[in-house]
Amino acid sequence: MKRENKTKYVILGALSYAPMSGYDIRKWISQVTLPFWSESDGQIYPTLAELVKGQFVKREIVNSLGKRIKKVYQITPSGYQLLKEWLGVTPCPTWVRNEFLLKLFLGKNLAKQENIKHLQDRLAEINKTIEKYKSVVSHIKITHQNDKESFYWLLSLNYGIAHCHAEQVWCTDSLNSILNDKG
Amino acid sequence: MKRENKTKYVILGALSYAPMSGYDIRKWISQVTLPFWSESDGQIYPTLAELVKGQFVKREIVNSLGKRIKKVYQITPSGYQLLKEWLGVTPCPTWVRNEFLLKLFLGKNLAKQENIKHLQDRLAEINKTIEKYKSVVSHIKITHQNDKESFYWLLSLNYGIAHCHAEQVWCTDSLNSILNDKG
DNA sequence: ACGACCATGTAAAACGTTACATGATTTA
DNA sequence: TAAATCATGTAACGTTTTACATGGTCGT
Repeated sequence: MKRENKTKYVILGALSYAPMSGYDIRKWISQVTLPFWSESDGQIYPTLAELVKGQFVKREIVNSLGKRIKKVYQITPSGYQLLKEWLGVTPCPTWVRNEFLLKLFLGKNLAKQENIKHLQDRLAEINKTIEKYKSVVSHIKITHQNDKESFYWLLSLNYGIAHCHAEQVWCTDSLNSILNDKG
Repeated sequence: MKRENKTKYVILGALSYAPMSGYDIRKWISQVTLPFWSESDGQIYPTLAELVKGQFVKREIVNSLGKRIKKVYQITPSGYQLLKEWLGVTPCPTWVRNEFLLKLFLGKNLAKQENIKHLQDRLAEINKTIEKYKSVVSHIKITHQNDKESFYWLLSLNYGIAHCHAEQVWCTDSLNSILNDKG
């Protein structure tokens, strides 16, 4: 399978909700797609330029007030078609690099206390993440009442929450089993 | 935070269990660290060469029979120390690129039937993955009875299984909620 | 004799991150 | 008036993948 840069699809995805500036798209990706995706900043503007060249998005220069330049991008029909085609294709396998789990896997090389600390840190982080997801859910439920967009957003957030809950339980169980382990 | 290539630690981790050839390490990484890590093949041999240069591993040439060259690597005390130091450091945040979730998130752009298909495919894949993990667990329990190494391996596998179960439930719930959704 | 797997490696190209450069506008 | 945020972008560097090159050994 050939590799393919997905940045353009993420950008088109963002623009399928609303016209945005490059800056908006950067923010959108880092905030909204947080539990399952990321793009590096340095790739947004070059990819936008490519998309403009291919006429998948069109650019409008907005001078809101004063000298500040702002470029707002809008998805075109052919951009929308490109997005839809990609969305229909069976997704590539998920890519994970979980350093925490790698370290725990290699735990026999480490003192018990240090493994426990990693697990406790992780548990604390998970708790924070769950709170964050839940607050996003509340926010969406208030601002988007039963519309089609928010339906799929909430599904994705539920995914994140479900995984966090599972990890919470697993962390607790693992801590107990390490503590009960003689050694 | 500076980026750092983790390949050397994964290799040292592999060698902390047993001396291995480059080929063995490749296999080990792709099979054993499957639910939480991956390295690309093209990085193993160059990294091994560096590790030899830094005296973190030592190389022995084994000519088992005939002309076949085989190089077996063994971790040295300083390699072991390097590994332990890294293991003790708080892990970097997990890196995920879940194309499936990204596509579902953007689901309002797609026909209901296509979103359903993605979810069903995913469910089928998850079921297979669970079976695989479970068979690895049984295998470990037979070949490593209560030793310290297998303890942490089993913890990691439990993590994978717990996440899969959570995803199974979430997939089923999501399918139902799409089907019940008028639209 | 064929395919699967063992075994070592390299090179090119694509990808991704970080840091930097520049400056405007808003908010405390 | 300082800090945060809006806003656009590039360059350098490091990482990762893919494809390739080469050949041995084992099972059927």
